[in-house]
Amino acid sequence: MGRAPCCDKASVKRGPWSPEEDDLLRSYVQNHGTGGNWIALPHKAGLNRCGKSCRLRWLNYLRPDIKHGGYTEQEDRIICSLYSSIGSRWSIIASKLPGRTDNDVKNYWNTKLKKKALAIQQPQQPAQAPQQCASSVQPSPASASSSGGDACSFGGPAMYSSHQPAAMHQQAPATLAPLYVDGGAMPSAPSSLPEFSPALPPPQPTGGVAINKSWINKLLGAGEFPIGDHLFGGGGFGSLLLQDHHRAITSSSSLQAELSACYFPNAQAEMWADVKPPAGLCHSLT
DNA sequence: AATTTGGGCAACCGCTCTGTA
DNA sequence: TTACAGAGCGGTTGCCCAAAT
Repeated sequence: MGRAPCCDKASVKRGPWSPEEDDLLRSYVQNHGTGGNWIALPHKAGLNRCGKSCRLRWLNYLRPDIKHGGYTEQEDRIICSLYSSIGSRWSIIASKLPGRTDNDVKNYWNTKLKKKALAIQQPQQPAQAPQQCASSVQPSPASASSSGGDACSFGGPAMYSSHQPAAMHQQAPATLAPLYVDGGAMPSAPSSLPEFSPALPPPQPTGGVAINKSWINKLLGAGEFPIGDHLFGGGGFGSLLLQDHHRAITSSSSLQAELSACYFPNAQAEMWADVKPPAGLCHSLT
């Protein structure tokens, strides 16, 4: 007994959008806005499409400020840095890249940047680590897709997705080897919280994939995040990123703890409650 | 030249979150 | 307090096209 579908999939058009449909949607949204109701929008706009499809098309393709392709080195570093810190929270990562969408960033990561990062990382692995790393970046059994995401390639915190706790528990720690910078430890979490089942104990430094400093430097570009970076309007997340980077070099645990505490909603945030996130960073997600 | 293979990306699916009655 | 509807998100699929054989 699932909830009713948002639309009758048999009667709405699916698949690629035609230029005429794009024009209809674009002109309607530009003239009337979304009205806060995507479900009703296609009917009003004269489109035979699901509201969700309209929303996706607008957000990912038709918005006037969208950029496609042409990622800069700086954007690469931002993506890598945030992915290593918060995992596959694409909407958050995309929000720090003006003109980029979560879908675009996600595709870019899955098809290009992940390989690029791994190519840099691989030669840096200690002798016994590659097996763990290799296993950690294999697509999960549930994902045979060539572009399927993996939640474990870079970030320990990615293990603690706010979504899908069941799936999280199904992912055995063996396939989700967390990453640590030079043996740095993740903050331990209280074990009493229900979401934190014994099936997935707090990550321990042992068994994880070590990232050495040179790899972080290489990947992120040491010292290249300017304070008050224009991308972030100065201070705020930009300076946090810079702090993040330096902490990643010196003490990854505090960085990960801060971001983890910030981005994990509800119980997961409480789980890390003893770690105070930077002021003003967590308004919308907890 | 024809076929196969793999990468890139748009779109869909299904779930959680959030607001509201 | 609860149930429902809609929005938002991350994961996955499938098509298209270029490179390789």
